Amino acid sequence: MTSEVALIERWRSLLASYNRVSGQLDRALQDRHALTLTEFETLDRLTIGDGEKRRMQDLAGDMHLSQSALSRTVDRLEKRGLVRRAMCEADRRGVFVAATEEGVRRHVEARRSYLAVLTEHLPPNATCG
Amino acid sequence: MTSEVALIERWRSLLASYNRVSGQLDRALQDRHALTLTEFETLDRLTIGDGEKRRMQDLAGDMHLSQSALSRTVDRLEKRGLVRRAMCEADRRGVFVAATEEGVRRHVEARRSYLAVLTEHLPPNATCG
DNA sequence: ACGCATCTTATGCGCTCGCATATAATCGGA
DNA sequence: TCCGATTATATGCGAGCGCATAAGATGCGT
Repeated sequence: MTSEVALIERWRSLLASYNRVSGQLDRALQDRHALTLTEFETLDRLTIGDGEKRRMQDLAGDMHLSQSALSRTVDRLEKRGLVRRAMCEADRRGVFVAATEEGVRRHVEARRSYLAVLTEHLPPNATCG
Repeated sequence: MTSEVALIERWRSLLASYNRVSGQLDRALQDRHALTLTEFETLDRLTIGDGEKRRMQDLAGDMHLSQSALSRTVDRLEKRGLVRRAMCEADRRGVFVAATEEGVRRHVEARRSYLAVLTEHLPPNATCG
């Protein structure tokens, strides 16, 4: 089947794009800012609004990450003082997470590298829905 | 910048496609065939021609996998009898890898699931170079 | 022939991940 | 009010990954 071959080629192409871009992002963020891509993305979610705190559950929703992995990512960020956990008084099962000032600073810096890598390595025709 | 937003959206879109498809592939292959996506892809490389043996280095080349990860993937496949390592006589640093008959059988079965998942979950407009 | 740089694969190590489960809080029905 | 089902987060555990390095083989210059 020609369609099968084409299907596989599209998948391989998607894989190649993903690996190239995520690899470059990971390396750049790690080398220049000591941040994992996952850590950066988490920080990114916490600085969209201004200092908006969000619940873990809420965060996990739009990140491609398991609940446990997110919990540990927040652990790591918290240990380095980039993020702060706070009780959620309305529902004491929940936990709020917010970026600290240092966290916001680090995010702003890292975002420059992030955008630079995307500009350089994200193929212009990558319209994948 | 509008272009920055568009850039990030394309990246997010690529990420979403990758995660959806690779997740579905992984689950299907694992549940129905007890194979990791990486293991399937390795097996796939070894059954393109007919029973063609290939060198580790050669394999690593077109897979998005570190040399050590490939070595261990071959370990796992070999332990289950799906793959066989053989000395490379011409250059005794090298190692040949070839799929066994059982490996070929398992690959043929798994490939059906693989194609089914791609057909169902790979977005038709995913032309990522 | 010898020694040293190079090349190929294997292995030690630490990291992040997901799954399963534990812990804690909430909610709803009897 | 009390108890079981449900929800939110944390944690034990094992798996796969990449980096650095070890171990083995080659090959070139002298």
